Amino acid sequence: MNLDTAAGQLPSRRIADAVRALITAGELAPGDKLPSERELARRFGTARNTAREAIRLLTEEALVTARHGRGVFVREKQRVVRWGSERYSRRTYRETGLTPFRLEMARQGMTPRVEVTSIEQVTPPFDVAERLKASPEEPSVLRRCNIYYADDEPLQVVTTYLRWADAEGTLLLQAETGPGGIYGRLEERGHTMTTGQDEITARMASQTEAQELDLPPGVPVLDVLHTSLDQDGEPFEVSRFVHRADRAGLVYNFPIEG
Amino acid sequence: MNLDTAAGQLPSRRIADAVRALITAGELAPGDKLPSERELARRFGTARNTAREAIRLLTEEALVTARHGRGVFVREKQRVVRWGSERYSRRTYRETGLTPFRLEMARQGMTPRVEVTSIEQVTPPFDVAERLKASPEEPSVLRRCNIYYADDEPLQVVTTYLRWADAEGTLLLQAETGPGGIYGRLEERGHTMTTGQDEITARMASQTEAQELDLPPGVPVLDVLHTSLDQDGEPFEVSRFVHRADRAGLVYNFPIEG
DNA sequence: TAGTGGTCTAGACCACTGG
DNA sequence: CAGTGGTCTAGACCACTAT
Repeated sequence: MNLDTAAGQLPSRRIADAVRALITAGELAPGDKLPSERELARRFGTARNTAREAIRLLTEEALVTARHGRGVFVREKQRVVRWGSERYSRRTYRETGLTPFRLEMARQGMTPRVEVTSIEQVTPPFDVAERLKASPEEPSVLRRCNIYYADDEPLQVVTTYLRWADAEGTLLLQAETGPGGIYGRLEERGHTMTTGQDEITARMASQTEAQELDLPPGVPVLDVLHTSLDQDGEPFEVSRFVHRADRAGLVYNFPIEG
Repeated sequence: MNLDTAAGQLPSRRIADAVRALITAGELAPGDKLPSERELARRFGTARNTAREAIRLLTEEALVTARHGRGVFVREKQRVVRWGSERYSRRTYRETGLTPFRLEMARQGMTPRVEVTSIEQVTPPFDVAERLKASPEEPSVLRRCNIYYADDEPLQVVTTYLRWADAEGTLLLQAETGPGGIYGRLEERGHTMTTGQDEITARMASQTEAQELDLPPGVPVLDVLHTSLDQDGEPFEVSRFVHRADRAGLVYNFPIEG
């Protein structure tokens, strides 16, 4: 391995540039182990902290990932799961008997698992209350928290909010919501999903989210705030999907208004 | 200012926790200056590097931002510009005479500016070639690179790809593309945008992008790969929008397939 | 047990900003 | 000019992983 092609000005940049060049040239392949921090420092004639700063720069670029006690490794390319408006499709369920998440997992040859982490009556956060037309000052909604796993690795954290009036005394208070899932029960209460709105942002994960998603440093999350409207144009369900951005993509198809 | 409520185990975490608590409690408001690294180190009885590590943790959480020679400041909440499928609407242009970008800027009371950084005949990258049905092995497309500014701050970097056959000998090779812009010229070549597809991911910015967008550390980008299909369902334009995620959001409305 | 990354110390010099 | 963040040195001890 040749590390002598370093450019840059600062020692830490020079080291980062050299290692990055090896990665982009393919001499260090995904999964390969980098020289240790102490070894890099020796080769470049710097203090260990300087080599460490170089590794930090590469980590921030999501090129490498450190494993305590083992070493620093070139990141593996992750399979990306693509989500879009069709994830709300009822037809999908009727035709396959699979929920959209399980269907996507089946497509990708991955094993799905859903963990229900809490089901509670709560006071909704302001943005949710606004969209759901619920009171932000009293426990007016049911909140269901889930974590979705693919091959036992967490992919997304989903928080669903329903008006308490719709949820009270139904299977929506249970982990197992019955055939057709949440939307099945909501149809029984007179809400058929007719249109949806997704509001999308990206950001770095909160501490809690980073923990729940087992997120490596330098990976942002895609935050999708979904609102379901029924046949009367009334909002009846709001969900927040927080995806690992390195394993999730979103796809929307739409007609162009003339 | 009271910094004694620190919890945590590690000194760097304790400092970060204390400062974060002040920010979330509102005692340090957006725009406020934090104590200097040396001052934090003195108060907590640590080395300066340890206080610096605490600041790094907060920077990674996008809570604070450092300005060389001035200090570390609590991040200002940024106004968020929301984009969605309506940004491609021709009706918008007919009714207001404004392109979608200028219209959104007018709504927000901001001053728009568009910089054309290059217009070249190039060999398209693989993902673009695939979507545009163009050859990835010869200079089969025109590439137009733009940077969009709001109040002279860069908001998004946009790269548009058109088939060379559609662009050759037209105003599309010029910076000023004439009335109705790019889509106006493409209509004259027989392509009316009928449906669109947006493929969305989030990631940390490349070095070039971070520079072009003047992006503070810890802010990811929203990457939108847009494909325009004409009246025959043929793709005729592909654009990549790279947005600062702290100042951009996306909104999609869609009917639910029964 | 040896080697790795994670954190810390106590200095140092530089580049940038403001008065 | 003094004060700030940006970078670096040359050590140290700890926690984790593999053998």
